Amino acid sequence: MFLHEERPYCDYSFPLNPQQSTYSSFPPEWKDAVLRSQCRDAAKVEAQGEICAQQTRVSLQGRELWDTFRGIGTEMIITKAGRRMFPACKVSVTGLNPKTKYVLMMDMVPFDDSKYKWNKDRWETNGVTEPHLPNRFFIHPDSPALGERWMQYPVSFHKLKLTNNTLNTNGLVILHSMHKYQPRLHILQTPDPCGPHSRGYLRFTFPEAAFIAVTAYQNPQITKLKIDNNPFAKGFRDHGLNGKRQRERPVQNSRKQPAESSHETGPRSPTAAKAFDAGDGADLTVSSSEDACASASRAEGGAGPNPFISAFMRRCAADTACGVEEWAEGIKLLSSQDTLPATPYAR
DNA sequence: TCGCCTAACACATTTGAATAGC
DNA sequence: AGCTATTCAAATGTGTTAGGCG
Repeated sequence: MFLHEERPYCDYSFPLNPQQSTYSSFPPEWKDAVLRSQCRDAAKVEAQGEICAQQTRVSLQGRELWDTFRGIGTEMIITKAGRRMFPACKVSVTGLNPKTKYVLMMDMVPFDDSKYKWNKDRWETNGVTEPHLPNRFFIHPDSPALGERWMQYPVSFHKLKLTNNTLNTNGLVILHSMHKYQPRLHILQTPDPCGPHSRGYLRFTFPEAAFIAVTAYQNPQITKLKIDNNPFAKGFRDHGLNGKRQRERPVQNSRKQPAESSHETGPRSPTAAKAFDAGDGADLTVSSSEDACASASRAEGGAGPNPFISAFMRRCAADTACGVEEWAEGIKLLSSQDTLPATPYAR
């Protein structure tokens, strides 16, 4: 069960004018990424449709935990079989038409042009990024659903999985290891046969949720933070001595020694704990942090610059008889294909 | 030798079916 | 008969670790 946070939203008030700067309120280090995203997204603007007729607002939940991770340098494990994100992306949406159906999707976009490497105790750039892989969208399993449903509770993308397996056909989001990414939310209005201009499309990126994809954690502080906050990793708390192997072999000389630093940063942060506890199924309120300012960038309204989405929406536009269910099914089929068109921002 | 990746592992949580009680 | 609560096993999600690979 999800509950709305009681704290004020970190509103991203998305102006209808797509050219208006939206990154001015971001921390300076995000500005480049947001600007690049907007440049990429500025490929074209088509009919914005009903979805833009209102002030659609999106806010990332669990900000304090995200901020804690970001302060250290968020890392996300990617595996061949797919690994969930922690923290998971969870957003509150307002300003949708309650009686209109929408599809919510999420994908990952490159944060910058760099490849990274872990050098002793910090991340350093390590050459230029590899070509971005074709977009894989994670379609929220509740899609399509009425706007009132999306606005009723925060929308969690906790089932989104990341992989480095480019051959996977299971709808996982494919990433390159040692590259930095940021989540991007897509809100697509489902077609309304009665309104030819009612197919809206909005995108929101979340620079504060940027992370480096890794196959093994590099920063022990991140490992500790994950262990302290992820219930599935509870077995590694208490200096990791819960594990059988650790009990049997207490001394390990490895770069991965999260237990050693388990007390260096003190007990579980109350704010981080609170943020986590407010996660899935917990009825707690996350208090607002002082710097919890706007962080998501709004991409332009209108049809997506991503050719996949553009082509799909054109197809729907041409086929007014396309029902909502067929439309959503089409998205799912397309997103599961191996060979999607290259994105306009592929490098 | 180094950096990165993979698979197996132990442990904890989540999920869902089966059962009991009202 | 239908609903709710409880129990329990299976499935799933974690980080750890050793070893492979280029």
